[in-house]
Amino acid sequence: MNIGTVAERANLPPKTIRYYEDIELVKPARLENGYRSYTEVDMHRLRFLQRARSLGFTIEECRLLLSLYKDENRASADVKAIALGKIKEIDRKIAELRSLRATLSNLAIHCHGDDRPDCPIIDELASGETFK
Amino acid sequence: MNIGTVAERANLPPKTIRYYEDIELVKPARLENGYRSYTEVDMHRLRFLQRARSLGFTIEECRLLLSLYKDENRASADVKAIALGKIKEIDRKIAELRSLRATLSNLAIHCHGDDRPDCPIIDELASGETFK
DNA sequence: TATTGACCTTCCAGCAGGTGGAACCTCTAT
DNA sequence: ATAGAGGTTCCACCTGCTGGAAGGTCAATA
Repeated sequence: MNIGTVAERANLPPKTIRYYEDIELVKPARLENGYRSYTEVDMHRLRFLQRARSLGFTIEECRLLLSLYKDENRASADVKAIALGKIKEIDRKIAELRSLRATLSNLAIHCHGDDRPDCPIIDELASGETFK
Repeated sequence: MNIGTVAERANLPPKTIRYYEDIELVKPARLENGYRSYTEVDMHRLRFLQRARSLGFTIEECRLLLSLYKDENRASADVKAIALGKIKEIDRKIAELRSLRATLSNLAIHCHGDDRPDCPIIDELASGETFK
């Protein structure tokens, strides 16, 4: 398969696939004309990467997952630990965003939002004190 | 004030403050010895930046907010609109993270997590089918 | 057969928003 | 005098791609 075909099937831009080759995540063969040639196994890895990336795993985590993937003797516990770690991370991010949201909406509520120059949002950003 | 002092007072690393100068957000004077010299006004801007960045505003948004800040004739509506836009953005991010979290925890639940090589997480990443 | 257009190749640069390090200068206290 | 804590510049690197230029290749059509 050429890169365009796998790109479509894996739902990844060709540029990204070339980049994944650059960082040695996928190693396609080459045809006589220099074109990359992908097998079904490569295809699998790319789809795996696409899924894992879209689930928020970093490239390095993907590398690890791929090595567990190809290791027939991996313990499922190892994989589960990675997934659970990721969930914790997501929880932290959500909490952070919520507190951020709370602060901002507090600011917005206190801002009359008309054409007067007086603006509590600006005032607060300048003073560093949060509305209660 | 030297950079170290403002760094501490604004709660920003000196490196970041120099970077902000590079991108022309803050323009400190220079002493004879070449050291950067910050006024209280610079200090204010840096604190403003620190707050706004930690609230998730991009550098360009900060630039905009700073220009509204120094514009005594700004309309508070303009600032409010920026804040409300940011809140929407945060809501989108939270929703995305939640769906991501749901998928991952679904995967983790189905994984027995012992030392057997069989692992539904890996299987799912490979197949692209989500557990229900 | 010539040519068009889609596809492929490489390489280089850039995005955000900094961070790390090297090599050097300057100030202050002992 | 010297050590150590600050300051300076510059350049490279981080993540995860993405855009573009300059060119080679392939399949179909006029």
